[in-house]
Amino acid sequence: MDHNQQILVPIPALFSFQECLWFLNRNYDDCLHIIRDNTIYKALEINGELVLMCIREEGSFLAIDILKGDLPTESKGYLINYVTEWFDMQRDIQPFYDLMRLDGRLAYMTEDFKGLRLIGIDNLFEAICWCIIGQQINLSFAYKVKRRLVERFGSKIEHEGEQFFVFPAAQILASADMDELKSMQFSEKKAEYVIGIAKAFANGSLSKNAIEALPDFTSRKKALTDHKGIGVWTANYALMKSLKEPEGIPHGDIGLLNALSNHNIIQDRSETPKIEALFSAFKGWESYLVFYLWRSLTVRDLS
DNA sequence: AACCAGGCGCATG
DNA sequence: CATGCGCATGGT
Repeated sequence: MDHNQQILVPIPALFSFQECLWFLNRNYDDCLHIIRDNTIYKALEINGELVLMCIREEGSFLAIDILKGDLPTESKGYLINYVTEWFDMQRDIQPFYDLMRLDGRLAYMTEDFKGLRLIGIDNLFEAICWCIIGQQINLSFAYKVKRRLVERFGSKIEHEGEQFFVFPAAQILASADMDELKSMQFSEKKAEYVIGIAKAFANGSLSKNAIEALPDFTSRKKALTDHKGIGVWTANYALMKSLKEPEGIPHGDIGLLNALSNHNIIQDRSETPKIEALFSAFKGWESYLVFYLWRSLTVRDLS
């Protein structure tokens, strides 16, 4: 019996697999997926089992294949949901496009980045760790540090001579050694933060379910920033990427400020009223606007 | 060598 | 609550 038959997910309007691929593959070395020949390869842990999947575009569908590991039929729905969430495929982004067209400085993005979706990070623990790693350092260095962490503590699945990693479980990082993290070029504080957050997830005092169950954005943000190492920027980023909160704006983000400056929306980073005015015009689509502005920071390679 | 990079916590007013 | 400052660590 074939447990691993291909899964097809219909592609919605205003969705471009190429744009999403481009984002995932930009000019950084992310250790949690590999992209080759317009196909994404990613390892997942489903019910304790490691699975390697690949995703490519086939006509009007995304086609998901399991290359290694067994996907029980009852987990098929989980996988479809995972991919749908990852690429934010269930959302109708037409209203966001209508708003962008109203702003002469941003309207070009509806064509240049057409179909780009807010790429998520399903695992909240992973999203927060990634933020902590990335705090106040440049992105290429951040990706290096993340790779060291994942290759040391994450589980892996091998396929045709390649290794595919899954982000380490909180239970594992909760007992990680400070000095070992520091040897991976975590700063003292960051090592402390990551282990602290890992302990919170491991003992259940912090979880995605618990955060999701909170009544509103403000209380979800508060529940996150109560933890050491999670500031305003990290909380908003995590809510934006993991919970797909529309209101998640990583205030103070250097990339966001640079993009706003590139679009002549602000002159310097202190002009918060202008920033607030822009985002209030994008009510309900704030995180999408941030994502598109980030997208504008990297020029596409035309070769 | 100085300044920057997808900040945070803590002490002040 | 807003502002200011020290901190930490590699890249350019």
